[in-house]
Order: sequence, then C-alpha cells, then structure tokens
Amino acid sequence: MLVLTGPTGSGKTEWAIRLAETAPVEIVSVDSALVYRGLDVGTAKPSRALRERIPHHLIDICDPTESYSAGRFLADALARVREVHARRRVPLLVGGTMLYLRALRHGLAALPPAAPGLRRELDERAAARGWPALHAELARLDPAAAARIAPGDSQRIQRALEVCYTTGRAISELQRATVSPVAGWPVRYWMLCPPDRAALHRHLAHRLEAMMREGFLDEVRRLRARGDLTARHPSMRAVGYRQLWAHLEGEFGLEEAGRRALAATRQLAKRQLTWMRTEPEAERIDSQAGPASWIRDICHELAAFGV
RNA sequence: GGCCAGGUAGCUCAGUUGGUAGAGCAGCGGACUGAAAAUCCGCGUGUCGGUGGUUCGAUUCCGCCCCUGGCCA
Repeated sequence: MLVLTGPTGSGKTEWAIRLAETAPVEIVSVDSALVYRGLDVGTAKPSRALRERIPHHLIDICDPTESYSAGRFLADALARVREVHARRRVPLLVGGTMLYLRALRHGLAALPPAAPGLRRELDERAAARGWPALHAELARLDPAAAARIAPGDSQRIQRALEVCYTTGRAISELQRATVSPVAGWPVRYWMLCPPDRAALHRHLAHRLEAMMREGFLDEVRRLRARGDLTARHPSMRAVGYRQLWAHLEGEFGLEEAGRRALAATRQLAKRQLTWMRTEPEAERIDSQAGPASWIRDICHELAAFGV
C-alpha cells in the first residue's frame, strides 16, 4: 500500500496521476469532500475525462444529502484496496482527510454508527441548557472521556454521549480496543510538504480565484436550488461551499464570502499540517520538487508490493 | 484654500477623567476514533500618524505639520 498525503493545494492529485501514468497503481481517494456527487469545482475534483483515463476510487460515491463518515471510509477503502490487490496492482491512497488516513493506518474502535434521532435530541437539550451541561453529564457517565473533551466541544460531547446511550458502555473504554487493519502490510507513506507557508497561501488564493472563474458560485447555486440540502448537511459545511451558501442566503456580499472562504482554506491547510507533524514515520517530500525522482524510486521498489 | 470628523494590532474598531492599551476577525501553535473541508483549546503580534510644548510622567491635554473622508468655496 502506498500513501500520499499533504495539505490542500500541495499537489497530491497531480503527483498521484503522474505516478499512475507510469506504474501499475490505482488511486484510492482519502477525501471527505470528493465522495459527494455535484461538489466538483470547489473541491478541485479530478475531471471526469481524467478519471476515465486513470481510475480513481471513492470519488462521487454518495449524494450530498448523505452523511459520509470515517467508519464508512474505512470499510470502503479496505474493500477497494483488496480489489486492487486482486488485480495484481498496488493501491495508492491519496488525500488530505487526516482522520480517514489515521483510521486506515491505525484502525477505528468497534463503535456504533451515528444515531440521527439521538443526535437531534441531544442538540435540543444543548440548545436549552448548553453543551457544558451535557459535558457535566458525560463526566458522570464516562469521566475519562469528559477529561479529554473540552466543555465547548459539541461534536465530541455528543458522540461520547451517543455511544454511552446506545451501548451502555464508555467510549473511552471501547476506544482502547483499537487495532490497525493493515498491521504487517508493506506500507510506504509520503507527505508533500510546502516549504514556505506564505507561498502556500498565495497558491491557495490563486486557486480560489480560478475556482470562481470556473463557476464555483453557480455550482453552489445549483446545489441550493435542489431544495433538499441545508447549511447543516456535512457536504455543505465544506470549505468554500459553506461561505458561498451563506452569501446566497444574504448574510454577506460576494467579496466577503471570498475572503472568508480563503481564510477557511488556509485554516484547513494549517490543521492538516498540524496533523502531519504528529506522524514522524512518514517520509517528507518538498512539494515544489516535482514528482520525477519520486516516481523513479517507486518503480524500482514495486516488487516489494507484489507487482 | 476654509470648516468638520477621523488617524490606536495585518483588517474593523473600543479605550485610557494623564501612569506606555483590548475586543472581533485574520494570523500562529495545539487537540483530534463513524459530521473531520468537521468540532474545539491556547497565544496579542503595537513608535497609539509625525513633531514641539505643558507635566515627575503624554497614546490621552495644547500648538504646528502630514494623511484620509465629508461639507463649503
């Protein structure tokens, strides 16, 4: 298994395609936004034409009204990886959704999936009494989890309580039994690192401008016109979509939406970089170097992966 | 040219009855187990336009100058 990650805008897709053109690899996307059909321009999704030439897995696999998850990703990714192996090819996992990558490499605990009705109920209680009150309740049911979760961290409080209610057990206890699904596999793990934060920021600004020229706003308009999507759907909380949606709701002008979308993109890249620093075993590559020598090295080593 | 209102953090602004200043956003660092492009936690980064004066002490009061916006010419 080959893994290539990096912050948004670091060139992962381009590098992966270059490798797929010369080596018997198949690309498996590790990206929580590319899974949604109809989110194309704003996610910098590889074009349909390109994907016909070079197959990508786990792109356009769900409707934007659905709620994809780390759990679904792990199951989907492992299935795709097995299929690629069966074709005597090497899976190349490419993407920047770091939680998904961690789930794949280190596993997820056997926890129940989301319970939408229960989440709605918890949302209502939080609206009435505030998340700190629910955090206090969590402290009684699962002190270890409460100690690790901030009183304002709505999502984690909700998830921890959800697991308590549906299983009768503490999430902190269940999480201790986490095993890697790829233990013992040969894995090469690369990170594309932009050498200069300011240059990355400039690149992200240019990329957003290009997206706007390519019809990003019309794309969001179309999604909104469907009538079955709301600002609360995970797909519409993606960077850029959220800000353009709010603009279309009249919350602020287009220029302000662009500023906010760009800031959200920079913040995403920053969080990805923070996550990357916690993975010392990955091999870091200068993203400005160009993929030629990287590709040459991999081609020499593919025998180790059974090809 | 005259009058008025401003000039304080990267941006928008608050404030100091004279004791060198603080919010939001941006930025930076961190956390992260089925919403993760999500959700949170932490950090103020400053010739208070310039210059002279009054004062023990001026970002604050006074004079002059510079800049911006508005009104009048």
